Amino acid sequence: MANLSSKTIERLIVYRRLLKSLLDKGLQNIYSHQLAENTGFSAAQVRRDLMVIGYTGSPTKGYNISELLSSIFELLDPEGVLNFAVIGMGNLARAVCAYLQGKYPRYKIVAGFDVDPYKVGRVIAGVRCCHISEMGRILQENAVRAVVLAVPAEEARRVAELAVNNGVRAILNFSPTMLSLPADVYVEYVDIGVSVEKVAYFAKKGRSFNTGGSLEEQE
Amino acid sequence: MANLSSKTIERLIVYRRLLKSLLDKGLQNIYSHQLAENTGFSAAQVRRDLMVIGYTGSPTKGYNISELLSSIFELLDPEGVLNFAVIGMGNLARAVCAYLQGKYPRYKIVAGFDVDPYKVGRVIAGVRCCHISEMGRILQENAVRAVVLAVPAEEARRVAELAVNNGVRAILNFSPTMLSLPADVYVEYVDIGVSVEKVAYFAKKGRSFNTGGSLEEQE
DNA sequence: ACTTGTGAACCATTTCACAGCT
DNA sequence: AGCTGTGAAATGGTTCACAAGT
Repeated sequence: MANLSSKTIERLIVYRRLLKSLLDKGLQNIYSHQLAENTGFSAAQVRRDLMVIGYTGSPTKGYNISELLSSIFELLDPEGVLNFAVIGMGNLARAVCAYLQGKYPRYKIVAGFDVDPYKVGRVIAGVRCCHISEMGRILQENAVRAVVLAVPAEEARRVAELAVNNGVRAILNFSPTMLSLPADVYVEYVDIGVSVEKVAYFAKKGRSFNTGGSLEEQE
Repeated sequence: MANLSSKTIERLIVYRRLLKSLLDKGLQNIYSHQLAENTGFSAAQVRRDLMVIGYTGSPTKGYNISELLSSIFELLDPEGVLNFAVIGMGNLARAVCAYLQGKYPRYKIVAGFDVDPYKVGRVIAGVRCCHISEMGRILQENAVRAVVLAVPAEEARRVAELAVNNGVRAILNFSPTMLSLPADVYVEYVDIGVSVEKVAYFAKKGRSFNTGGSLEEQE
């Protein structure tokens, strides 16, 4: 109930995904250390997270998977279906479309936008691609509240503002640009260039460390 | 010189990218607060980061861009060219290939791998696609030290181990799976599913916050 | 006057370690 | 005996605030 930190939310999302698949396999209960093994977080971390969401397990059985799932859903999923749009229909965007359409019935992609005349008017990765000049209208008409932004760096700022002015409240930003938007708009930055460089750095360096791995000292 | 935290490294990578583009525009000097404005970090944070890398500016001119760039390069770029491979040639992988080939002459993609017979033997996004059964040999022959892993969750663990057994030291992991690898292998996790869910969460919620934005209270 | 560099304070997050339950 | 729930400690990261330089 206390307001969850961004990190906690991330982990809850991971727990939820895992728990769903365990439930599908017919599992009923799980201990914190098992959740830990499967996610790479520590058992103490898991217990702490579940503590803040207020779900409580039993020392003998651990956590009841379906109850825990409901608790997490209750926290993460305020309401029903959420309308997305995708801005910039490159490879990355198409990957996200495939992703969203495959596994997330709770989310709907109402349109994609691009300027490339070859793309406009076509259906790409299952998404109708419109010209970006129509964006404002379409976002409004469909009450789109979240967008995936995957346009070149130069465009990102302008397009993001346009989106926000038409009702968007959260952005998944793949372009390598910091957005300056009103404080009530959430921006999740995914910067693949930075990730590549980071991996390159650690690949070149001698010794490095697992992030988020099960850090049991080998041996 | 002190060992840099992962967060600091990330920011250095961002500074470097920005400084490069400023240098191209003919800029010579920059103040910490300008770096801050452009990256979304705080000015104090910028100064702290530059402090730990040991580069020192002047109170009148700020930081000399090209000198600062050299300092950052010195820290982030131990040696020359790094060989990458890409495992799983889906949309996401192609996006990364485009990325790497466009802007990163310091990195070379020696091969892509997949099991799809339609892809094997072809050149996809500028990368020769080979069957995954040839992976071990090819990684070794080309001294590949870093891979992009973009395969389905079920395959990820097995394939990652195979890569590591053939000399890979760092992995950019796009599959939604925690990898348990020796502690000297670095894994950077990019989980697009989690990012989407996070954005969805904040889009639905009433009030939320900019991450990494310039947090000057709007007012 | 406006900057940098930085000790110290602050805040966030994680882990420890153990009481209490079954 | 082995788990959960949780204060308390520890760690990690960021910001404050100011001396010192120009």
